[in-house]
Amino acid sequence: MISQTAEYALRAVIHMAKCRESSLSTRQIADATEVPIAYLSKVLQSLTKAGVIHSHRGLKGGFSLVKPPEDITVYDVINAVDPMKRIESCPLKNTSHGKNLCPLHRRLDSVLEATENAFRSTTLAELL
Amino acid sequence: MISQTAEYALRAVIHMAKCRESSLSTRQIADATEVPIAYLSKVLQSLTKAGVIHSHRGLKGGFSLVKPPEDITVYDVINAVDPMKRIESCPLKNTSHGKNLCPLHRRLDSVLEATENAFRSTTLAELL
DNA sequence: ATAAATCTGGATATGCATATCCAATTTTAA
DNA sequence: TTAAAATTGGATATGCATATCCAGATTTAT
Repeated sequence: MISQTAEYALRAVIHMAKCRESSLSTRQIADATEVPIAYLSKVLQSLTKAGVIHSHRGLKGGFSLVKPPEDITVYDVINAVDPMKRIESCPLKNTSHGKNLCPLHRRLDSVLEATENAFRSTTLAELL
Repeated sequence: MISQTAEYALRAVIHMAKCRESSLSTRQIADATEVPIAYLSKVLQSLTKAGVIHSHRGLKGGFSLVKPPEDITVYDVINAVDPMKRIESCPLKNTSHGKNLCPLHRRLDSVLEATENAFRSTTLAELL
């Protein structure tokens, strides 16, 4: 349902939420979350660019959450590394309904919508 | 959310549901659903093995649904080609909760469950 | 019987998500 | 000022989902 990358990102930010006080290095997060350190490094870069976490370079550097866990949703994290794609238009060309969704894709998109809503309404604080 | 393969399988069986009377060749289905014919061939083989459709070899052969569209669910079709995997146990080794799910994976699995229920309760007949 | 149409199954190719590696840069502490 | 610790970003490798190709087997119509 969610990509491996999104799973890793969620594990990382949840661990950071548990250690709110200090800035954590890539290695510390990798050890705690069992994510391959080199790959985690890329994931943390994505989260940084998306503004979910802060990075601090140099000795004693590391990463920390930008906002308190109550204000960060699962949706925010997933979107930072692997954005959900809703079905905007029917993928078939030769169709009678034009760009409107056919029954199949209407149904699939409504499931996507429900999933998106579930992610939007879950904060990191609820996952500690 | 669902794989490309599952999407192709759904397009195929829905088209077959629309042409219930006759047996359709791979080419006919490929043309109607805009699925690459060689790949569709593999998808139809999976659906056959799973007992969702019948295959008829030889001249005038092709594929047809085993059951009426009212009795085939989206879940049946997806499961035939790309089974949904619920989260049975926490993917982390070093965890305090043992094989029980942590809050994150409990939440993710409940979303999976909701998705599974949506697919189980939708029949092909509703998608025509 | 024969030819044509069609499925079957194995081998192979392609593309993207996942994963690794390393040199360069930045920052802190002594 | 120097050394150590850490992020950054580019290059590269790996694995799996997706996609293609083709020779063989099966069935129908004539």
